[in-house]
Amino acid sequence: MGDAQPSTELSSRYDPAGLEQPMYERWVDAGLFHVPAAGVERPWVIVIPPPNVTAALHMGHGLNNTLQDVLIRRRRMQGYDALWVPGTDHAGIATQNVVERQLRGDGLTRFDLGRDAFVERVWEWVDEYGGRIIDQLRTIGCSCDWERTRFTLDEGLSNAVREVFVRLYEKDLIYRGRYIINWCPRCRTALSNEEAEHRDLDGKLYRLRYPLADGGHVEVATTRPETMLGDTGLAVSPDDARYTDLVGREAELPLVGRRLPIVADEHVDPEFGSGVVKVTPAHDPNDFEIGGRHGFEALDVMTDRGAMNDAVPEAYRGLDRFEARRRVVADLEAGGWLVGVEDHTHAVGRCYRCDTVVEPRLSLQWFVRMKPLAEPGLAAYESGELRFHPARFGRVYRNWMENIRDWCISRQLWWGHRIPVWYCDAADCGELVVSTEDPDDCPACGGELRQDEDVLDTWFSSWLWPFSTLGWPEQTGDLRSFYPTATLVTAPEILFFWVARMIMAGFEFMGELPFTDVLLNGTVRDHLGRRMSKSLGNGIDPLEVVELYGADAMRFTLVRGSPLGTDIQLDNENLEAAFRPGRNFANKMWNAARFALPHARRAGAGDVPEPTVLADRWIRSRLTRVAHEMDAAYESYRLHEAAEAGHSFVWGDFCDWYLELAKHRLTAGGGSAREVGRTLTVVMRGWLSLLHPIMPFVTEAIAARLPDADAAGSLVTGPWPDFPHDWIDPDAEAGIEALREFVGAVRTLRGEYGVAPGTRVRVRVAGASPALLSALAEEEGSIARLAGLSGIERVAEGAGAASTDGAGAHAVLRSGGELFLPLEGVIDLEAERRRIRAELERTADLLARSRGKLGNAGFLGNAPEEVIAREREKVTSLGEQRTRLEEKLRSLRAGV
RNA sequence: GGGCGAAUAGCUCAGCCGGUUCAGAGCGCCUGCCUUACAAGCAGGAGGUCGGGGGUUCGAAUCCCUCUUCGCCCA
Repeated sequence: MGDAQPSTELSSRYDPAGLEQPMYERWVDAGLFHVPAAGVERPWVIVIPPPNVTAALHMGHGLNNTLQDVLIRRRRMQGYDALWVPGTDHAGIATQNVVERQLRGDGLTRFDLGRDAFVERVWEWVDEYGGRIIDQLRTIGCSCDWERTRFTLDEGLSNAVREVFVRLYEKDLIYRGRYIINWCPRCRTALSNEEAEHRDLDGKLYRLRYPLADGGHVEVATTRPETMLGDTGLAVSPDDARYTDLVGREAELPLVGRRLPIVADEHVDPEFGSGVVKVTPAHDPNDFEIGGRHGFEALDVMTDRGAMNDAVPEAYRGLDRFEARRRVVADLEAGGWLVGVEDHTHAVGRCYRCDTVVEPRLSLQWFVRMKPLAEPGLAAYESGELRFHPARFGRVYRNWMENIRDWCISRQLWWGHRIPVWYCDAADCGELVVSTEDPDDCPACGGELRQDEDVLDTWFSSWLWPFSTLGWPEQTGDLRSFYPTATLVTAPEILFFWVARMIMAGFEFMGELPFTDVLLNGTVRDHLGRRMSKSLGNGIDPLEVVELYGADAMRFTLVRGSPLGTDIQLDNENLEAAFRPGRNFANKMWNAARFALPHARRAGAGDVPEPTVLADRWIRSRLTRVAHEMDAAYESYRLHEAAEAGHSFVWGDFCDWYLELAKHRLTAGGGSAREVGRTLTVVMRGWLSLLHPIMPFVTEAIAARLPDADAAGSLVTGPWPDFPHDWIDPDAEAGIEALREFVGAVRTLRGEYGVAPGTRVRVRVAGASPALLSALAEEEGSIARLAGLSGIERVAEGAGAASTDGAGAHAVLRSGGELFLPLEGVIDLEAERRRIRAELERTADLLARSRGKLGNAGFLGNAPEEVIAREREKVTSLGEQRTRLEEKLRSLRAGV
């Protein structure tokens, strides 16, 4: 199941473009991502956050779906029935806008076509261009079960919507009412509170003077003077001593002449403006409530396009609301009613689809009563059953759920689920039918029925996604096998829109949470930290990245660069720089494999005997540790740590040290080379598996060429590595650690004294630790090669100082012992003294710090035993190092 | 106005339920290398009083308070 010709050698150049897509096709053809509902024992399910049908893949999708794929691939490898349900969302407003724009090109509006023809037209568009994004997900390697691809307007999901509407209506959790909603005058539809985005705007605060009917006047302040045409009252705070005598009197509305009763209302903030507020019940939610409490008329003064209607004086009729504002202000000023204008910053709501300033508007709409639905969702969070990652989003969720408001679900659009409500128009009947099935005629009077013209908010279908995609309301096998899902991965901006509502729907219709864990991924930003957007043109096209550097490179870069909930910055002007980490890592793996595979294959696939060689024991031990580390990181959703740990192991341990140490044994051939080959197979299969969820393609390509490939099959289906704990070998780790320190020390000295790379030098070691001695015994050849040595001379402890005196470079090892590089003629004694003095100073500082701690009764009394023990060891080791350095310095002073 | 968060190396960020020779990674930078997998590489190196101040503690990048600056969400 690897790539096309798994038995051949890897090409000398890492070429992801040639290998990824064919491999993906083979995975799909083999059905590796498909999970049949029958016989499911260990389900682990993710539902995709359905992208808009109109969407094209951008980096935000790239990140979000990569994370989901990492999670699902690991579970699949672990042997779960790992199902990832893909699909798209019909996106009412967005999709309708796209097609309307297209019509406009032909000089048409949707009204020219009529409803049925228009909807037909949208379907044509969707069939032709919609859902492109789903195919694009294949390019980045997403292992969705494509046989289960869903669309929110599919028949089954549409049935679910109707079923839900009817059930909630029957429970009195859906109602129809006339309230202030957010109205988009461009889209000409109601929006939910969540769909109106508030942004601060530099506006003006107009202070107006209204005459009192019985003489005098009052001052009111407003940011939207045009709404004064709809004023039907004034209000003051009941606690405001300044205005107690106003209550019960009347003002006269300038420009209109209407009488405005003045009332006292709790809601009025005496600190704002003059403390007197004008009340426009039809155009402000607070005013609506105040007006309701005092019986003020709610006078709608605008049309659905945001122009002034016939309820206002003739001079303003037909004016757009912003033009009306200018005219009203001018007329007020002319009439002496304008007291002043100040700069004033205030938040203005805008349509989240077209950015038009939203008009709060009184209108008859359908709503969902949210409070009862929110309760179980809130309780599930409080009890810990529902978890957010990172956890802070739980507090955001709680805050919203506790202050939840009813949800306006009707939309004055044509594209979407039509509201399943029918009205009887027969005189004196007034019957209203709410039904999952289309009724024929009025059950009360037999008269003709008329279906509600409106459609439902898109989110009214997507909140059902975790179970509607599995067949609900039918009791399907899928539903039984796969609900509830496990983890949801999405972006924080739809926490309320979607996540919270799915939780409510899960409890209400399935009786339990739709998922237990919610991961919120960060936002992808450009090199200036700006959100990537179409309008800024600063986006990065994932497909371009895949083409240039491969899906693996993109995935690794995203996973590694983006801890949960943290935004990631990518350089959109230099793609190579942005995706270098991933590309370089994939290339590194490729080349390591190119070197290692022939040796592994030569050794064959047989049983692996217990390793006897230090390096083999060490790499197995390190692999075991990193496997535990990565597994724990994956398990707790710290995917960036898993990526980092894998990267650091493969590059820093396996390539830099194990392969280098293996080289001399491989050239020697024979049994030792065979042991290396077998170890290579085990270790590579290990890290290839561990990294496969993040970089599925390159790992699979390499694994397919391991000598045990036929038996092991595809990495896609596992198994997930689980190494025995006794592979951890502290002695071997200490040995290689000492070896690395030794080689490093020699290299540093060579560097500092400018020893030419080709020049081989002798080194003398005194007082070597047991760990170093064993490493020297086993790996002398490799050490000499890695450090550029012509020979290593071992000197007994006692002879230490004296035997390493003289013109040369010195280093004291942390692992114990010291080394001496005779550099007759090269060495600068003064420089060497300076170096050692600096080292001595550093050592002495550390020693003083540790001694200080141990001399502190508070430390000894409070610190854990192991911390104290570690401090004691440090004192011993640092003391020895210091002594050696001092002796060294003394001998250098003594002169040579 | 309410809520949530961030500030650590030139850049992007880890670390932060206190204690590993704790100050790290990648990129960038400097020096030297085409060393028989990889120049998309190898070896070495420079660079930060962990935003300011205060506190808790035997011990603070990590916990608390405060200030400054910058984000996001909700009204």
